[in-house]
Amino acid sequence: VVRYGSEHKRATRQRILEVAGRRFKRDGIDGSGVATVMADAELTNGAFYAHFGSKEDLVACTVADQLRAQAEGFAAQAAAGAGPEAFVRSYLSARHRDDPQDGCPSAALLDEISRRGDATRQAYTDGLLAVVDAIAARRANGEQAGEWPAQERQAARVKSLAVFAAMVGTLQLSRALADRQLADEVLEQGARNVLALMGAGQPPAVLRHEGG
Amino acid sequence: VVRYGSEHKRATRQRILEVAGRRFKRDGIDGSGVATVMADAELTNGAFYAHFGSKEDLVACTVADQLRAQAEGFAAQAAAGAGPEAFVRSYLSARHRDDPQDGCPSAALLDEISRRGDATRQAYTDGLLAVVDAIAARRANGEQAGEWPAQERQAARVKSLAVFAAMVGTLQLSRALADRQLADEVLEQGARNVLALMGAGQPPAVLRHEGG
DNA sequence: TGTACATCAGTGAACGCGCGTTCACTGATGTAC
DNA sequence: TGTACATCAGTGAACGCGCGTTCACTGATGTAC
Repeated sequence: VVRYGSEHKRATRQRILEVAGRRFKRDGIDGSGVATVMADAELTNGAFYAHFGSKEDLVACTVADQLRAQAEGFAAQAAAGAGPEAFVRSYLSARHRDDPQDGCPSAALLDEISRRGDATRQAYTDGLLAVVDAIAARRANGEQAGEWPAQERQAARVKSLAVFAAMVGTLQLSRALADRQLADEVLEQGARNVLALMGAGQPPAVLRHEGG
Repeated sequence: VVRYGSEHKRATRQRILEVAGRRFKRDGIDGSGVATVMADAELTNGAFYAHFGSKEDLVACTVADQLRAQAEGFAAQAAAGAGPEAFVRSYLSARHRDDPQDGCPSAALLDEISRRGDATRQAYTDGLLAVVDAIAARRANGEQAGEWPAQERQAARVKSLAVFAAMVGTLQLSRALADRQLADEVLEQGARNVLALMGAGQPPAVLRHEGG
């Protein structure tokens, strides 16, 4: 016996996850109340606990949902044939800097996530690995990541994570700077650094002679 | 007519700034109450407003104080003859990752700072420029940064900022990962990337042929 | 086809609590004479 | 040297408010017959 159609509650839950993602990225997790998120979803505060066990549960689910969506977005970019240059330039753009609510969850929430409990940090870890796998799939397009030897796959992930961390830090720093011109220049220089690390153009010697 | 000696109030204010810095870096700014900070400083909440106009005022002053102390620390490292390798390795160390309350204010607070008001972001911008000038002074040890032509100085600052941003992002990401071994590997790979960008060992081609 | 019913997503008031901030007061201090 | 006084850093209770969470209730829904 199913009342509202099995899709109704699931759709409402997804709507809450999406508005929570935008709120959290704009105002921070600690800066976003449950009642505010529910109002954004056009619901009242009481309905919250029909969908999530606690705010911490919402945080972990939202982090997972945000990263899943980001991984999908990156995979779609790769499928559309966008190269590393376009990827880096769109990530380290003035637009991405100025619209955190629509942007990368890592850049907006990274140091808040590191202060939260195990469930949230585990959700972040799992979600982020899917994101960097999607980034890596851009380069080795035909291959299935799952078919690699485990050790090589891990090494490739670590390299992708380190480069992604540099991008995240660059975007965050450009958001914090009060001087707009300086923030622009940091984005530009950061993009050049990241592209050098990714091996676009002339690959840096230090990456060329290392195993992979 | 001076009562407690002119140093007494100043020393108390400095004590508040230092405990606030530790609290903010450990629990976040939004996660640290005024009463908690005052208790850490062995005072009661009411005394707070004899030293700061508001919590936002404390935040801006604490950010400035933290960055001033960090710049001093980096300058001291440079004076002690530590090279870029030692600098990067100590920044991207497991110890720094595990003790945020004693570590880099940028890594602990960057995305909270970007959400705060102009006063805090301006304090961050000014303080961070002093930090990267202290890092840069490591390399050009005799020269006074103030004597450079303005344009060259700005370009050098932007390069230092972009590299520093990569370090900050790497440390933050390693803090957020629930998998300890993965976090260690990201620190290691991040250190190699940053050293490559700084031109230690073999300078990457993309940095070699650019003006400076 | 029409009616009585069971379900359950969502409502909205209420809870205890900690937040940032205010303020009347305390009491140790150095000064004035 | 001794006493009365002005200063002011710090005390601690109180404020209004928004937080996360609970709960008795509502009312639209699909089902049963």
